[in-house]
Amino acid sequence: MFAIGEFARLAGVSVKTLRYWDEQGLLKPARTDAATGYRKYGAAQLSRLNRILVLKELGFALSQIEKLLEDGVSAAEMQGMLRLRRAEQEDRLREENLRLRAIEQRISDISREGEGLDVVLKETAPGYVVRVKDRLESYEEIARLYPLVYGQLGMRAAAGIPIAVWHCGAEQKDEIVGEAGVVLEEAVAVAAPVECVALPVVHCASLVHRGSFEQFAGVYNRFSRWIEEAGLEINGPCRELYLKIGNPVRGDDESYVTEMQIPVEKRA
Amino acid sequence: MFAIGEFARLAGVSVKTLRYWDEQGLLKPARTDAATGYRKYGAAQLSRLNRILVLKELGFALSQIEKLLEDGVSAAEMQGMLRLRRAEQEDRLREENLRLRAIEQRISDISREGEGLDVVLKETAPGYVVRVKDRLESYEEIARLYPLVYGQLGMRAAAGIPIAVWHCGAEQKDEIVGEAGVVLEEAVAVAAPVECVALPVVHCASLVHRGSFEQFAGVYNRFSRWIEEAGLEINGPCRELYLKIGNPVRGDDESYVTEMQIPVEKRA
DNA sequence: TCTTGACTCTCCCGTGGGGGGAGGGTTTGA
DNA sequence: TCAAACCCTCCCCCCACGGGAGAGTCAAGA
Repeated sequence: MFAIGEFARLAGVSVKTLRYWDEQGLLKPARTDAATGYRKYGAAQLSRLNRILVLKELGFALSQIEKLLEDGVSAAEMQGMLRLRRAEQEDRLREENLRLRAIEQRISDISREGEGLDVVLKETAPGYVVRVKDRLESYEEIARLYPLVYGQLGMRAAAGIPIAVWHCGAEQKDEIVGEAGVVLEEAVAVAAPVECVALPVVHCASLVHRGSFEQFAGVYNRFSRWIEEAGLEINGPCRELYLKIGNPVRGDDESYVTEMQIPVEKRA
Repeated sequence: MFAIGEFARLAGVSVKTLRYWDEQGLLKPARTDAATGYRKYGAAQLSRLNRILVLKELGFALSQIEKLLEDGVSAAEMQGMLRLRRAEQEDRLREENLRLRAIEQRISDISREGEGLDVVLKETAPGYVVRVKDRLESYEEIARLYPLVYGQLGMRAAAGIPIAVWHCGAEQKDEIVGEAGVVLEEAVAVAAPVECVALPVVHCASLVHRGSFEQFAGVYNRFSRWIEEAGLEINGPCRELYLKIGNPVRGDDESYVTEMQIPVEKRA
């Protein structure tokens, strides 16, 4: 019979841990003195303790270990749990690997550019867009389309966020097709050429840019390089959400806030 | 200005998270209504939020992120933090990899043997051993040595754990050199041929065996195979701690409990 | 037999990053 | 004017213990 401290030293675990395992019913002492509460462990319990340690190192939670230690768990069932655990562990390993590569990407990004690009991967929020779509000669020409949208929406436009969607990917090489619109939470009825459609929810890379439109070309440049380096691939039209629009007359360019969303998927 | 719910949807985080970050001082709303407590977020805060998300994905804790977001953190300092973080991440990755391999080892162990071997890696507990060392013709012959130890220790032997140490590794191929002893917490004075020396603390693989000595050969077989497969290498004399000794007359072999310790290191 | 110091007990709080829910106030559109 | 949708704070929960307070217990030496 060993006192808790002896047993802990023998096994290489802390006294606190043994008390916790007792409380959780994972490893009860061989005897507990009813009067003093002192725990006494028997040598034979060391094998159970060691099995617990092994299962912990394999990454099982204490509650799972408790089940695995129950009598009546066959070798086949144990195998099943282990295979499940292996799949989880493989996922974790992949994640940790991605994380490491993300860290390295950011280190090299800072080395090159002086600071990192805050690109976040996420799903776009669901919603409806009231928009006009047209072929354009230049990007600036999109300004021509917004009055049509605002003309039909009137007051209701205030509740939405202005958006531009650019179809300038691989499909349309030489021409610029743009949509000017406003994102709303619910659909509304509008007349041609304005349409109201559900904005597809897509997995995208998102970047928030603060500053005027003149810097967009440079930002897109870095952004697409970032996507390339992250092992991703553009798979849809880019969106620009104009979250805040400054007053150009006063020249407070810094008060422009635009979220750029580029739909992406993992490169095959 | 966005209400908390809107802002959360926009950013793809939960309302709870935004409130928590506010409480932690990580991301304060642009305005908080003093009367109602309602939080209002500005579009410009989305870039800070995204930076937080990026740093979180890189594995930084919120407290570290708070420091990294302070003004006055230069690109060089950020680089330093990232390199530190990379080192941590590499360690984690190694650990997760080891864990995965341990899971796979156990799966194959069960497939082959019907059940896994509960081998635990640990440091041996510190202590002193009162022992006699000698060359033996057979393993059983060690029984001859114990009376010398017990003769000198007398009553004090009851406080210790009987141990055998086997020098049968690569150094001594053809001969068996064994030590019979008792492990005590403190040194005592003894006369030759009995000695009292500190038991070196070593990193070892430990296995608790329940059953009589006749099964030892088989257990050692599996044990050393396990060590081999785990990518380890034996680098010292093996120890056997007799934690509980059954009554051979009654034949209750199952009440023998022996801990086998094999000093190991990573194979180069 | 007494003391002393090592050991042990239970109970409570803290960790990190929020999630879940109760109970109550606020806003907004119809 | 009323209901639905939002928002607030406050409190408990997760996991696997660690730290410490305050009190009781045990074994060896004087």
